[in-house]
Amino acid sequence: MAGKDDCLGLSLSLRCPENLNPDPLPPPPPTRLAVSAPFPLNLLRSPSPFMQLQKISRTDAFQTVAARQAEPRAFHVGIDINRTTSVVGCDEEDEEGMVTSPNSTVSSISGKRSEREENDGERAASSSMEIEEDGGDAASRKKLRLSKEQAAVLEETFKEHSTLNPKQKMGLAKQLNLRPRQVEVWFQNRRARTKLKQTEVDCEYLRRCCENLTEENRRLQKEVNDLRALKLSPHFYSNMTPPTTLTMCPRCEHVASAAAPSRQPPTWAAAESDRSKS
DNA sequence: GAGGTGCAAGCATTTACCTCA
DNA sequence: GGTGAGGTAAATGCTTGCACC
Repeated sequence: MAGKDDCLGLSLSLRCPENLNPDPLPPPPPTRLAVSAPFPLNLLRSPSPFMQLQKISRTDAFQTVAARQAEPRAFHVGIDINRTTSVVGCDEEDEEGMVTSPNSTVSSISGKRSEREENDGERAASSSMEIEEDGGDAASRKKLRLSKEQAAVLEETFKEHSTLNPKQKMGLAKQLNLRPRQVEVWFQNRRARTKLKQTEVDCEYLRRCCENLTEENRRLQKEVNDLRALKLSPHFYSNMTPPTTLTMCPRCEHVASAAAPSRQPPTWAAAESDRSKS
């Protein structure tokens, strides 16, 4: 794209008229996510409201009973969801090998899918425990809300890197007493939220750019009209030097200027006439 | 080297559940 | 207590990149 412009020797700069605007539009915070835009936007990741969560040291996480009591949402069904999953098994061998549910119809399309199915198996086991404690409702998938501490740690990790390699995922899952799949899903959803937020910011930025350009266009149109009106007025040429005439050599396309058409011919024209004479 | 295949990872979209006003 | 809106964990399907044959 840019290369084409370079070839033509053109430099079209589509500037947002921030400098024209008394209230300049701050460039959007840059992002690491690829958001296609018609011109380069400054796209660094915006500080997210999710990142304003209270910072809790990792060693302190999960340790205070008070913190657990302060966050009853994580235990909405009267069961510590994390403990439930940990009972099911979050051991390193189990995580990738996982428990295969007798209920899961394993028609593995891909490894990823098979992992999911295995996780489903684990989930089935997990929910079966809930069934035991809840006393029924087998088919419903329980929504497992992460605790504040877990979310905070995940958030901190996300700040460092928005994607995880398998080792990091395992480590984090172990640290947070979650299944690796949960960590994976959380990061996926978190990336989606970031992207959505950034898209909103970009949209707003482009909208204001459009407004500014419209205003600028209106201003320039007005200027053109004013100049036209001025040109038509009888006094326009009275104090004016004659317009410069540009003449181009048809052969070499050299452009020469002359103050007035009736004066000295351009140098290339003289050369041409010399050549024709000889 | 080109093409087919399997796998892993990520993304977009949707669903289901939970919380809160 | 019922209800709708909003938030979010999780499911599903698709795409892409890579390794291997």
